[in-house]
Amino acid sequence: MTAIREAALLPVADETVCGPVVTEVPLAEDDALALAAVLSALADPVRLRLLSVVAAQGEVCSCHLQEPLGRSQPTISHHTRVLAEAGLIEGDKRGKWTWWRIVPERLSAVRDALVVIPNGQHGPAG
Amino acid sequence: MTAIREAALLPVADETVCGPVVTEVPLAEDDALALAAVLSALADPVRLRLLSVVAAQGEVCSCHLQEPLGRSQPTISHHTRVLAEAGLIEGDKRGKWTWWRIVPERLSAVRDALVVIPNGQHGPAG
DNA sequence: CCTGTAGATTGACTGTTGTCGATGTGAGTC
DNA sequence: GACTCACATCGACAACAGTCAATCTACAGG
Repeated sequence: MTAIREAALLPVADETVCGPVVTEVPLAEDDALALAAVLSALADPVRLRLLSVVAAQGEVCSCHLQEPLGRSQPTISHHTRVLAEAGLIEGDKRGKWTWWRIVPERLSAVRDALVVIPNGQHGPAG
Repeated sequence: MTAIREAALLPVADETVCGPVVTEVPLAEDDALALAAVLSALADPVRLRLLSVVAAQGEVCSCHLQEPLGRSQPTISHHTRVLAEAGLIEGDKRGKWTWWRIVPERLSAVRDALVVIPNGQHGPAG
């Protein structure tokens, strides 16, 4: 999963002609798909709140998610599955319960992949 | 849009009882919704590649997106609209064409909102 | 004005996703 | 071994999102 960036100093298009500049796409299709997949896992309010609980608690079993998130047991199970498949959380079966914890590197990777411009700075060429 | 984090040292749940710990959700529902909205805008491969083109070129008019992204004109228009409504790009109508550019602060805000654990570190309690 | 063009909007279609009730599964418990 | 409990899976349904053909809008140039 490479960064969106990759090139940053290509010729800026003309203001009057707007001809066929045949721009190449810095982000490859495969990388875009992979990144979009993780972002899709993140792009749900229930899952974001779920993540926030897991992050805050360090470790949470599924039974402790149902009530604070106000969703049914199958729905919670669905969301943990989505997050786990995206590599954002990891489940640990201990005894009767499944304990979930954040995979911090994964979230870092997402953040890094979103670095289009180094920390808020921007400048096409000038 | 606050960070997912917010608390990080709450009592870790017991391993045997798993009682009603009544976890509070650090991320408020409104914040989760707002963050999810921006992430939804990002969670599409075509839009990610579109962003990468805009970021690389500095400024791009819509007509230069259609071909490299392999999508029809209405589809490109749809995607630019989604990104613009999420505040991730800004459009500038100059003459016949609309020129798009990144709103870097917005992307930075998303990255910042995803800081659950300070840069890859983690540790529930010890 | 009339025409050509950039691109926004509409409408329709399809595939995907969030949700829950019902049911299955597999590990503890008596 | 039967029961219980935590969780996964299934089936169904409604809402949403990506796509394009067709159409509308607005601007530029004659």
